Amino acid sequence: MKDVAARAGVSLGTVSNVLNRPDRVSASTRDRVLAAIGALGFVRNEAARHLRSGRSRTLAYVALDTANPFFTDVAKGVQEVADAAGLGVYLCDSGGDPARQASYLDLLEEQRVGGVLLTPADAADPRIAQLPQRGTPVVLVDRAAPDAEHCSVTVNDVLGGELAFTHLAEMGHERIAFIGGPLGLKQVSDRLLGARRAMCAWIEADLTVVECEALTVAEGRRAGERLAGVPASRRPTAAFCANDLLALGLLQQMVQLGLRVPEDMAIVGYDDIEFAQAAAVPLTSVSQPRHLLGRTAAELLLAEADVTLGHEHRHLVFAPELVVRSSTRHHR
Amino acid sequence: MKDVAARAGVSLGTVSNVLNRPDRVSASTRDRVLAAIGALGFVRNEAARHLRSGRSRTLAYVALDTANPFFTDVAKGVQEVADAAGLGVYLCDSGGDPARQASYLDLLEEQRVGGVLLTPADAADPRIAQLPQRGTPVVLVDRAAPDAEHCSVTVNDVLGGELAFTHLAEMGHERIAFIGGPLGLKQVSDRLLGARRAMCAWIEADLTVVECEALTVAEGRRAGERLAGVPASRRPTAAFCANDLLALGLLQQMVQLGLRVPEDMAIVGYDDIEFAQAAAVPLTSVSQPRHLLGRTAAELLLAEADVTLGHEHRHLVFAPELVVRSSTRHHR
DNA sequence: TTGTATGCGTTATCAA
DNA sequence: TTGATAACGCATACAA
Repeated sequence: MKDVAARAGVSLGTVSNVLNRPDRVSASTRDRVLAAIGALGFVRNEAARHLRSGRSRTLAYVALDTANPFFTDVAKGVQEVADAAGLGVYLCDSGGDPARQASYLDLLEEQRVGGVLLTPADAADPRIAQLPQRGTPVVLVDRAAPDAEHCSVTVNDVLGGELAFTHLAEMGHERIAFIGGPLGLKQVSDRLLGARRAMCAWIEADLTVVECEALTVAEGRRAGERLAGVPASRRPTAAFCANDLLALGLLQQMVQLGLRVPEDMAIVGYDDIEFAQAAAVPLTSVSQPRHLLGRTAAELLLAEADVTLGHEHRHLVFAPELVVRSSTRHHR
Repeated sequence: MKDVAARAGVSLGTVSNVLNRPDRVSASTRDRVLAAIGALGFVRNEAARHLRSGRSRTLAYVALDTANPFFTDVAKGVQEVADAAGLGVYLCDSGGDPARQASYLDLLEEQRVGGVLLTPADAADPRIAQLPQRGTPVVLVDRAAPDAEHCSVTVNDVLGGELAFTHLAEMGHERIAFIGGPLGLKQVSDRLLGARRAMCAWIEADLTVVECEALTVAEGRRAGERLAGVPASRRPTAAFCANDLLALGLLQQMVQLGLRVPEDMAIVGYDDIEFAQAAAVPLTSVSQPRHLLGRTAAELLLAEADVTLGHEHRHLVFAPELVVRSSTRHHR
């Protein structure tokens, strides 16, 4: 800025004014300063601006796993809102590792980012409570805040389970399998709970739980083997999978064993990832408003960062939607 | 730091020494300072450190599309190297949009990041040349540097095309289709070129080009329709797709039309994304060393950032590998 | 409308 | 081994 001022024949303060309050500067000097900036290739130093102003122009989203399309879609929603507010976004990937989550949170606090969006790998990390206490607001994404210390945005998994089960029951299925696990995951148990609730309305329908060790394609295949081993007369005619990876694995196994989808086995997945519709038999799936989740989380964060005092934490819950495709059509 | 100094009964400089050169401080005062830091919950201000030291402790990777697993895998490699060097990584997503790429590059230059890794959405953006000139090193990822202004890391797509074609020819296929496009993309044309080169060694083998408008699942389906329309006696018995999305779309269409894979149509994809092996018929695919690509790019960047002067730009090319799965087994 | 001066939180140099 | 002090580049209050 000193060089710019010298070249334009003005003082340092005037250059600053051109940058921050151009209306306070006469047109002619403004043009001269702008010309000098262009000629010298001057670029503002954000570290200095931040230090002086005390405000950071960046947010961060610490995602659970960027390899999962769910989180990159959430991230896109976050970016949109941040862009509109003229803020940058750090996208960090904890990869499900508590240690990496911890080191990112430390790093971000040192950076004094304007706020942190977090889908925790370790919800018990004391940093999650400390950050807001020390002035960095935190919004939890896809994870409810048990302590009301933060805002949070989540999707109603119980409702998702209800939607999936009801759809299968309406298609005439009576022997239905729930494939998912570990049941310790709230997301999984809520989806199962929803399915069970929906079952109350369908006296003839029955639900068998096939528990898995993880929400992976490989586990989906294993579940498929187990189901295929059951005699056709007793085998479930439909499966509700706790996520799309399981559903894809199940579908793959069915195809390989020569069972038809949906004729021998209808399948509903969860998450509606891009590849759900790219499957050999396009997959019916429960879709979550990922983009909106990200947008809303970012908006809550900005709201909290704006208000110095008296912020009311909010906990927003969104509704999922069922997307029907070939993997459940044509029963009866 | 002032508060910490006061509470520990030492001067500001001593606190700084405890933080940066603990050996210069006696054990007793060091303990006192550390205790004060803990009690006060003091966290270093990175903006001030950066301003004073002139060095940023962060890198950035501006990816073309974080929804594409290819780039998130590259990003993981980058993160590893950065972590090991005690650096943070900004992961930015241009989403293929030149305007977003531009605004990220501007933002990152203002932040004075230590360096930028870039898979360009717009390789012609003048910023790409400007950044290094102004002191921010840039390494191109998955894109060669035409001007030798930057380091770059790429994968040999011609070789990948050769591998794919040779494999199909070795399996006994003589009528082979190349599915890909637009041919204006260097990645696509190189893969086709490789296939053509390999063809020279197989006199009986023939290559038909089916051009697509984009590398998407939908285009793969369309290509499948076109191929299925050809009488079986003249129809290609194998297809080499320019990426896995096309291959997945093709596979989906084949299954829906009742054609068998690989018996009626063998399929080779490209990229070996996670879902390649999750497909109904697990997909043979050309795998790129994504992780290594990211690691190497980050190492080149660190090397360039370290040396003040006399840096020699390097252009590394990696070799892809063929991963054989069910979609090409059992011919003849 | 423009210029001057001060301080943001650190690090590093020098003196004690 | 420790303390005082000057920058780092910018934004702003205030003076001109």
